[in-house]
Amino acid sequence: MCNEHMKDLAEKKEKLAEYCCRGGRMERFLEPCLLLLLCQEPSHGYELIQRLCDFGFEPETQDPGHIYRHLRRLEGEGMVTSRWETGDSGPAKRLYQVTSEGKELLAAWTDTIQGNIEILQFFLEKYHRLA
Amino acid sequence: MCNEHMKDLAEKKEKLAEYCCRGGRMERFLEPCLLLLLCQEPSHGYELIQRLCDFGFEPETQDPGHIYRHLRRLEGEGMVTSRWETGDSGPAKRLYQVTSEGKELLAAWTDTIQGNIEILQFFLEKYHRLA
DNA sequence: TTATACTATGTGTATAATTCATATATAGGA
DNA sequence: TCCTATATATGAATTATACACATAGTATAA
Repeated sequence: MCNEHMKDLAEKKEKLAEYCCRGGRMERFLEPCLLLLLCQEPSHGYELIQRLCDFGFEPETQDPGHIYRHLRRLEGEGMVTSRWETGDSGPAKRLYQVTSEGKELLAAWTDTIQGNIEILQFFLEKYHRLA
Repeated sequence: MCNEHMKDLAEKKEKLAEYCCRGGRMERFLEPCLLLLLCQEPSHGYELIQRLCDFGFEPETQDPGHIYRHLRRLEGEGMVTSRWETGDSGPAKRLYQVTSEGKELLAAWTDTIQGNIEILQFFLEKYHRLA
């Protein structure tokens, strides 16, 4: 009976997590993460997918198509540049590098992110003040 | 010349803000905000739009249609209930009230939000560690 | 009594974002 | 040869968001 109860609780929590843990400021957060990773060092899509786990994105839960399209969009907007690298083993890589405009965008993102932290903290304070 | 330069800077900043300040974890944040406001006290859509400014949403920049549809969706999912209130002056209001399921959802949201604060803080640390 | 503004709730449609499935190709090892 | 890992990409479906507009009751000032 207790096990039954525990199982119900676990299921409920999982259901709610599935319901609410998508988003809440995660989607577009991908963009500043990619920019920051590229500021650390030039990289290619497949590697960036691995490195994104630094920011709480699980590599296996991600859609490569999403990442690649994101990178091509950033390139189209002049935030990064790319070149093919065929030197070493394995298939050719499209190596991305951040531009000065991309660095400015990242700086602007940090302001936004700082502001969002404050908003979220304020939210939690409000929540904990509930009777 | 200096004014010219300042103007350029202001324009650039505005352009970047327009580019990056949308999202970055704001969209779905609307949901927990509505739930929290309804936990504070039952309310209706039009009033909620006003009260959302508590969370950094400017009332005049918001899409009423978005809010109303959000509320109807939450109702469809059993997170809130509604009833028409025609008593006092002005047109009838659809008064929303949060359910126990909605309260559980809000609690789950606060876990997510706490986690997101940590992720965002970690991001800023990483940014400031850049050479 | 008319015009105007404010309160209040919605729908229709277009665009953007996201997800899921799939295609392509190179290289290494069993 | 077949399987796996690396690597990039497209197509289609679904979902989310934005923008415009429709409807209607009430108050108030001209």
